[in-house]
Amino acid sequence: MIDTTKRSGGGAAALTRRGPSLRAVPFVARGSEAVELLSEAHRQELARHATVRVLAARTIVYRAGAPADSVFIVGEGALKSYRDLPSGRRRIALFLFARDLFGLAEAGRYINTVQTITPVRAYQLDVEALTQLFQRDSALELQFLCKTFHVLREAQHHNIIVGRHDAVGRLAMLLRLLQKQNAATRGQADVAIPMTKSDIANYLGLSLEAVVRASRRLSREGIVEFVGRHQARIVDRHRFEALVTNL
Amino acid sequence: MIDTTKRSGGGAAALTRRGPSLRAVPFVARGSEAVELLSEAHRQELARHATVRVLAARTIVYRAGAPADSVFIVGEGALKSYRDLPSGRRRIALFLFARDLFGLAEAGRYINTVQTITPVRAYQLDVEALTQLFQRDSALELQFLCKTFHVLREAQHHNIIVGRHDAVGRLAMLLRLLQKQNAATRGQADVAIPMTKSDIANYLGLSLEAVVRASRRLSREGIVEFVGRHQARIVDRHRFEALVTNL
DNA sequence: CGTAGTATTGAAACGGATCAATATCTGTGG
DNA sequence: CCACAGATATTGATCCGTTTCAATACTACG
Repeated sequence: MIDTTKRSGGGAAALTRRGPSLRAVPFVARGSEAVELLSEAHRQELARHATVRVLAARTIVYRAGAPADSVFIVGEGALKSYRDLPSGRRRIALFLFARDLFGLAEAGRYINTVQTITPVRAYQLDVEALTQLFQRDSALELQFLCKTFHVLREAQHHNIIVGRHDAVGRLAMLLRLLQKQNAATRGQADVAIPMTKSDIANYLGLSLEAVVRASRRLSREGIVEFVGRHQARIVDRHRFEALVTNL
Repeated sequence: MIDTTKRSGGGAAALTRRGPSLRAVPFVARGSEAVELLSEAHRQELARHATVRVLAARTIVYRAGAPADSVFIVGEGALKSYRDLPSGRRRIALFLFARDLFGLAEAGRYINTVQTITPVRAYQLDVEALTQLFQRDSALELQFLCKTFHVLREAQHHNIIVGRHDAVGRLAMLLRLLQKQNAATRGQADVAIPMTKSDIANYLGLSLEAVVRASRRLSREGIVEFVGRHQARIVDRHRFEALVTNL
C-alpha cells in the first residue's frame, strides 16, 4: 500500500500551489450557478493545516467504526464509501470525486469504510484544528455547511435512483452522474467509468448480472456504446435522457 | 387551513418558554450518547428570532421549487418531505419529527415539498437572519452543521432500507425507526404510526399492496400486532430484531 | 504465466408490480 | 347524529423483471 504523506506547507508540487477546494451549490441564490465556494484565502488557510496524502488504487483510507479524527477533501481521483452488511452484501453509499468532502463522523466514529478506486490525492484535515478554525472563521464554516447540504442532496438523489424499479433506468442515471462528473474534462457524450461493474451493482442495489444485462441492453439498443470496461459513449442522447427522466 | 402564526418573543405559551431545540449526535465523541445539542442560551437566542407556526394536519408548509427564505425546526408533530416524480409517482425522502430540522435549500429553492401529517408546531427561522447569527456565534453554527450530518446519516439509512429486496424487512426497519422515535414517550414495544400506509409505501419504495401484505404477514406470524391503523405493538421482539438486522 | 478477482451468459424460481373489484375509514355538511 | 363522498385500505389473480444458481470466459496484476 503506497501512501506518500507530506505536510502541504512545503511548497513541493503544483498540487500544493492550488490547495484544497470544495464544490457545492450556495445556500442562498446568487446570480450564477454552482461555483467555487472556497475563496483563495480560505484555500490557503486550509492548505496550511492540511496534510497531502497520495494513495494507490484500492487503498482503504479508513474503516467504518474507526475513531474519526480527520476529514478529507479529494484533490484528484475516485473513491467509494460503503458499508458491509451482516449478510455479506455491500452497499456503496457514495462515490467520491475531485473536490468532494468525506470523513463525516457520528459520535467520533466513521460510519462508512472509504476506499480508493483509482490512485488518489487527498487533503487530510484534523477535526480538532478544523473546529478551532471555524471559531475564528465563520464564513469558512458556512462553506462546510453548504458542502454538507450538497452531500445530503446527493444521498437523496441516490435514494431516487435506487427507488426505480427498472435496472436500465438506474444504470442510465448512474451514467448521467458520471457524465456530469467530468463534463468539463471530456466531451458531452464521453463517460469515464472508474469503478467496476460490481461496484456499480452495489451502488444501484442490483445484482452484478442485472448490471451486465442492463449494459448489454443499452448497447444493443444503440443508446450507449461501451469501449472497454471503463469507458462509455452516449450515442443516442435523446433516448438516453428519456430513460433518465422516465422516473 | 389553520395556520396560527405568532412572534415567539411575546411570552405567550409554555412552548415559548422552552423554545426550539435540535437533536443530533455530536461531531466528536463525548462521554454520553445522543444529547440535547442546543444550550439554553442558544435556544433562547433562536427563540428570539423564530416565528412559531401552528399548522393543521395535511397542510403544505412549502412546495418544491419555491424560493427558500426560511429553515424550520419541528416543535411537535410529524411531517413528510417528498418529491412528485414525472411519472406521477411520489417518493417520500424523509419523515420529520420533534426537534428535526428542515428547509435545507439548493440555490435558494426548496428541493422537496414538505407537508404536515399530524397537527404541527414549528419554529420558522429567516435564513438571512440565521446566517448573520452564525457570524456572531460559531458554536451555534457548529450545532447546525452537526444536525445536518444527522440528517445525512438518516438519508443513508434510508438508502439501506430501500436497498433491501424483501418487503417485510423494509417495513420492519421503518417500524424500528418509529419505535425509536418515541421510545421516551411510549413503551419499548409500542409504536405510533402517524402516517398512512400509502405514505409508508412511498417511503419504502413499495406499492401500497406490498405494504399491506407485509403488515399482514408480520401480524399473521405473531411478530407485530396492529391496533387500528396508527398503532402497532411489537410482540416477538427477538424475531422482530432478527428481521431488522437481516440485511 | 498463473491466479484471483471480474465479467458474461443461460435457465429456473421467486417476489413484487399491476390490474381489478370490494371494503373500510374519515371528515364534512345536512 | 347520520349520511355521503373521497380517500384509504384490503384481497385475489396474473404478469414481468430481477435474483439466484451454475458454468464458463476474461483480464489485470504480481
